Amino acid sequence: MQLSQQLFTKYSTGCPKVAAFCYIAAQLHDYLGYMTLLIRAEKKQQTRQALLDAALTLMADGQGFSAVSLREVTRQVGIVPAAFYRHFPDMDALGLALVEQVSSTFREAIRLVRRNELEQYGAIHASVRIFAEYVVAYRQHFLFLAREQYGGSAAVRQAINAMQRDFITDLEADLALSPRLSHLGPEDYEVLASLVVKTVFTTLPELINPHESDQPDSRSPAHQLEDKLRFILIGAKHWRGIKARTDGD
Amino acid sequence: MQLSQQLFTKYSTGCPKVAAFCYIAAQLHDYLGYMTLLIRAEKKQQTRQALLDAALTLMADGQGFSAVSLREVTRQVGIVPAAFYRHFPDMDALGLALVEQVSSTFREAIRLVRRNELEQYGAIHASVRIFAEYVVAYRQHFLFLAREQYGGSAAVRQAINAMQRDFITDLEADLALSPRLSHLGPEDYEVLASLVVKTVFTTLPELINPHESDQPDSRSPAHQLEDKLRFILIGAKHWRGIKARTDGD
DNA sequence: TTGAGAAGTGAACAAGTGTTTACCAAGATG
DNA sequence: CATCTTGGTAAACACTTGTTCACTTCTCAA
Repeated sequence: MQLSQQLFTKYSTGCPKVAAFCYIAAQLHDYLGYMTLLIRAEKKQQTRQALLDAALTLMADGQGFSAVSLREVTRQVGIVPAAFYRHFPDMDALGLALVEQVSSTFREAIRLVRRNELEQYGAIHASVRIFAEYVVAYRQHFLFLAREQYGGSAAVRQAINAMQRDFITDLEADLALSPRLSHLGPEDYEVLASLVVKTVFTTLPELINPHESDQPDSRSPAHQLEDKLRFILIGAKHWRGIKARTDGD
Repeated sequence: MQLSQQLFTKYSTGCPKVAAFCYIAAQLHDYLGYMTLLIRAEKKQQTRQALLDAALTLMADGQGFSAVSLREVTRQVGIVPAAFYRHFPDMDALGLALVEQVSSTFREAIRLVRRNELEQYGAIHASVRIFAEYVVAYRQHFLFLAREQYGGSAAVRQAINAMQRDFITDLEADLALSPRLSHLGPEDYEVLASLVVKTVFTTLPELINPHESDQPDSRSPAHQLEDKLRFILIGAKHWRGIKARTDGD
């Protein structure tokens, strides 16, 4: 809570009584969190964020995002239902804001992984480990992605699909730079990138709840994801071009 | 409607007036569908099926299964809400029945595809084409699978996951019989089967709505699925065993 | 033929929902 | 200082939801 410190030093210069009061107020601010002594814009954005977080939490232990009601969200935040409309016109709008936010944490995860040269087979292990750790750290965000990519509100679904396509395009460009895959054609890159991204997306639920879909004798979800990516990349390495093959059919 | 014929021949022997009436009644039965002249068990099962179909339809152009209300379903079928409880104790129970039904049409699709020797690379094209046609023919069923595999009711989700695991186990056994893949270990089969099944599952929405997530310049969803499976199987063919590789990390 | 049982009815119940309206207190601005 | 702006309040609105209960029919079997 550096804001309280800032307010404290700002207003406490001069009269010692004011200083004392400001100190107490700052403590109170620290205690109450966000309710007191905030400039309006800050406070508004904080309520907005609280709404987003509440929706995420309610969705996590519920029936999915479209089953979360406007009133539930406001109740969790501690404001009256009508106040919701000061921030979003709709629950769909909140959902879209959520997609935007979640997609940025996903991007951060990718940025972390990119340091480990995806092209090299040996790096898959480290990359998957990093990614899996990030997923459990932000499990609500990735749970939202996994659940709402198909089911639920059409607007949210399309937004997630668009985000997914962005990732595929990025990865496509990335794969095209790899010398190991220089024998592939442009369409091959697209299909390969799509396969990798969708494989990662389908593994999200298992990475989040390792226990839910457990066969006790099988490898951990992260290990399985590693192997899957290896299968795919080995296939890409030995890919001889689809033209010759489809002509043969 | 062979039932009407059956009833006609059963009751119309003797008096010609009765025969004439029975004929009209049989015609009426054919016209009204299921409302008239049905023995109880048959009629009950028909209402039950109507409830299942209604739920499927409402979910298809809506927010997913968990957003379909009990009252909506009964309204669509044309019965009163209370009558729902004569067939299912719950909407969740209806969902589970739906999973069972849908999973059997999925099994039928697999049965059709199995005739085309999945092991051989050349057969992928034909197999995918058959599967894709089956998917559009039963689009509501596969839409249900695609949407509810993650989001929505926990019971339905777990049922679909269990079904998916059955498919994976089956395919695992199938792959183990292929001479082309005899160099793989038992864990490899599991991972490979999981990768194939999940790849097919993720492609379902695109196979159903080929327009929705369209990049105009890219290949058709069915073609993409073909190529993805080729990537995977080529990777499996050149797989040298994970032990050596993971030890190297 | 009569009586049990079950599918479907109709009305009522308490909750919960999204949205609107007038209002208030307090930060921002002149 | 006064004034506008704005995040939040309180109450009401018209609905929809799941569930219950006593009821009517009508089948099926004894």
